[in-house]
Amino acid sequence: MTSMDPQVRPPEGQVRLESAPAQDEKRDRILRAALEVCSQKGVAAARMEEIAARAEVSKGTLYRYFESKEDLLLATIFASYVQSQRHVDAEKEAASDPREALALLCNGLTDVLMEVSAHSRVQYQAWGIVAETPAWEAKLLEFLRTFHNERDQEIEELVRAGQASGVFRTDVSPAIVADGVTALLSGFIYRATFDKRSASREALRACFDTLRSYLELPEGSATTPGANTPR
Amino acid sequence: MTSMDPQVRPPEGQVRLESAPAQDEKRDRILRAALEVCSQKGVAAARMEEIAARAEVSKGTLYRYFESKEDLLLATIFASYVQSQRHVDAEKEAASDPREALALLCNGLTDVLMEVSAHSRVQYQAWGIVAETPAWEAKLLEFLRTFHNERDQEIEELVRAGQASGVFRTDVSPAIVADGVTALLSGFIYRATFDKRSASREALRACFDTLRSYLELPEGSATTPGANTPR
Amino acid sequence: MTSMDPQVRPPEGQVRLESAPAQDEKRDRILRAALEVCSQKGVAAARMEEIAARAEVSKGTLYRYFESKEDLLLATIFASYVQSQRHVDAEKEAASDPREALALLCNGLTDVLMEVSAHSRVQYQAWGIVAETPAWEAKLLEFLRTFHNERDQEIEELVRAGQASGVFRTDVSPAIVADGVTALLSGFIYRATFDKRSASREALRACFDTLRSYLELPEGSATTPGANTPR
Amino acid sequence: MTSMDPQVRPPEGQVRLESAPAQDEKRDRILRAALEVCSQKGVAAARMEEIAARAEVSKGTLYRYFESKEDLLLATIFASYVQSQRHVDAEKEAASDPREALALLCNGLTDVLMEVSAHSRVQYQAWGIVAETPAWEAKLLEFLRTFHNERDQEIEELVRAGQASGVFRTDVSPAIVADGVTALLSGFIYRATFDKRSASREALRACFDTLRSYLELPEGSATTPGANTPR
DNA sequence: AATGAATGAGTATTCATTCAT
DNA sequence: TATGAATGAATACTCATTCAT
Repeated sequence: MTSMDPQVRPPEGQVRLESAPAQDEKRDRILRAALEVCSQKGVAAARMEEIAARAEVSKGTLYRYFESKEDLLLATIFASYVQSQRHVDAEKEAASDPREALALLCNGLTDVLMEVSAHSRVQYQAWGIVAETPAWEAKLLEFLRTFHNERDQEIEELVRAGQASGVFRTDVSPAIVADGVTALLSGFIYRATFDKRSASREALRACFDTLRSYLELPEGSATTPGANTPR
Repeated sequence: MTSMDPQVRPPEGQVRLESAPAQDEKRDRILRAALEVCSQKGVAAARMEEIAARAEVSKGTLYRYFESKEDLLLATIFASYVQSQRHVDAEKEAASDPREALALLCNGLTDVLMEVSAHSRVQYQAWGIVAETPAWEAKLLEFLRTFHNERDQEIEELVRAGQASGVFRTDVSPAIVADGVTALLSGFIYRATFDKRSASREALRACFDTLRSYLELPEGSATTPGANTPR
Repeated sequence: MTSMDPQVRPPEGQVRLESAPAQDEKRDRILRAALEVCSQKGVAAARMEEIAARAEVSKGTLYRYFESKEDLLLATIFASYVQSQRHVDAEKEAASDPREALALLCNGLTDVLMEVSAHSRVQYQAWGIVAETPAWEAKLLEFLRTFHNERDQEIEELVRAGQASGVFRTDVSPAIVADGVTALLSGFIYRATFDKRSASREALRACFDTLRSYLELPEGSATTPGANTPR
Repeated sequence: MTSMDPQVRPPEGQVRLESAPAQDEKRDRILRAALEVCSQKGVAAARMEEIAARAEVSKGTLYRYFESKEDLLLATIFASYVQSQRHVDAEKEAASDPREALALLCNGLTDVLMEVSAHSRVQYQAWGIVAETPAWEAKLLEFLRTFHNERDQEIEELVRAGQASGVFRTDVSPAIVADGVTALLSGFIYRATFDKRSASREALRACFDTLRSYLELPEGSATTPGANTPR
């Protein structure tokens, strides 16, 4: 579970004033509105006016919670990363062993692939914003490195556990395997962003097959994505 | 070898009038200028004024060669895809057998990874533009599907050949392997876009190792990326 | 009395909020500024920049009150029609009988003929704007028909009353006479637009004489335009 | 017949070079094209590009025959005045006596009223152009005064002849009557410009009736417009 | 003479941001 | 705190005019 979210929450140590929860609520409302607008119109076409309307607050209020448009947009994109990870995390944590975790990782991915694909579009557009000033670029790079490293750690753990229990027979180092798995998943998401067919159950199976063969997971493994998932 | 390039060139069969090369030359100059500006300032921050100045033509001239800013920007992004593929193609075609081709594919990728990473940024930003109108989105989707399918075909061929000659011992179907390899490469490029360390020779070796293990390429293979490449 | 003024005023029945008069005031200020600019530079040469400056508001504010330049310009022209009618109405309503009303109609016309002539120029230019889109043309045609029909009705009433009281001895139908009188006045205004001599007291007398003879008003009528008006 | 046409023809005394007729032909072609474009799109929306295309010459050629856009546009408007008078003149000259001439004047007017109305729109728009510079305004005023005075003279002659022969029993001075008739006709044309019903045969009859009653033309006069004209 | 590619001044419009209420 | 009217900097695009060919 990712705790990284520099813009989305107030500083940790801060004393909660009586009005703070209300503030948070409003802040989140704005962030949700911004994410909706960005998804639908594109980040570059997002207007403060529309975000305010969607959040049912005034334009002026936006500026009580975010310093500027870029500040709000960057926070929105960070929120997008976090949120797009939620479902995956949820499924994965339900797994009892590495093999199943892997399957569920793919499952979770696919079950929300359409949504993930919407997030991807928003996330890719981040580069369009940060390119304008080094400060924003630094902010984004910092976030992405932390966010993805955290992901990598989790997968590395998964692989290490799988190897230890003999489920994953590959002898490549967990770190390298994790990089590969991460890249593989990122790549599938990228493809699904512009090619709807790649967001299908079949594509999922191919992805899983690839991982299985890559990790030398024995053929007859019980959990196969798409087999027992409703929908 | 990619032939897809709808906006960048005039119809193939067209008789070249005396003035045609000059027109082409000017159009290309504008496109190059646009790519430079987009790389440096970001697609969203690109100004027609600056592109014109960089191309050493007037603003009005921009509109002789491109209908609108979006038209120019989309053409620029398409050109970016094509151009980012050039080096990779060049290296790969020099290969004598599938194993070497695979190595050179990685090599080629890495040798220009910094440049490729710059292209990626520009390319990801495409979503920011097309989100605004369905027509642009359709144009981009069409381009991307064609472009990537063409890439997939090439890799599928490579895998098939490798399997036929016994170099790649995996028995997974070439189509699925190709999808996996493509995803893997895309994922590495994505990572390299925000994490400079991923654009290193080490990262390259990890990528290659991953592919090698994935394709069950025997360990002692002669060509190892990073070993004999100058630089 | 003309009630037709679709763009210039808010709906009649609307409750006036505290801020409403201020809004109206600003809208009117802009309209007045636009009319000045149009009179001096011509409608086609009117610049939003200058209208804003003249109204002492920012350019952005123009767009709070009018959707576009054409919207503002059309409203300006409509306001011009209404305003150019004000003086005439005022004088005419002071009349005690049809004969005098007729004289005052001419009087009123002449007293403001210089001003009316300025209005005419602006009004004629309307065609230059509306020619560009059918929607604007329809708006103008609708306005003109309503505006002029209303004028015709008034004059028809006047003639009918004059005939009833035996002051106007012509037996031509009031509707046709009204058309004739309207045309006559329009024609004199048209002429005065490019021929300053036609905007003189002498021209007025000629116009009145024409009407008198046309309506078979007895010669020795008391009220003669130009006799008792200062200036 | 109007001889006034300062912009439309080359200086009278100029020796005709061999190529002159061809030049004239091309100049007229441009003028016709400009009139068409102005009628359809409005004077303000007329583009040199389109005029050139319609005349089937290049943009550059326009500048061999006219100094500037305004020069061409003014010439076009003057040509419009002259041309809109042609039909009226033609009919009127066929008349054998003043009464018939008057009827034919109305007839001629009505037969081309739709066309005349198109001309009116173009002509009214003239004010939009000349407002920009005093020099153009002076040019237009000069033209209009001359053109309309010439018209007035003709009508004055007509009235004088009618009075002399006893056909027109009014004893108002011919000059004043001429002013009234001119104004009346101008007014009817103005109305027909925005109100298609005014361009009907019925409207014509009303106009004629007005004139007849105004001039005290005896009721049973032979020629009545609309009675014997085909269509 | 004729062409049309190139130019660049000129302008409507948008929208982030501010601040009086 | 919240609002939204007002601001004005920023920018894509047009089109009359020129001039090399």
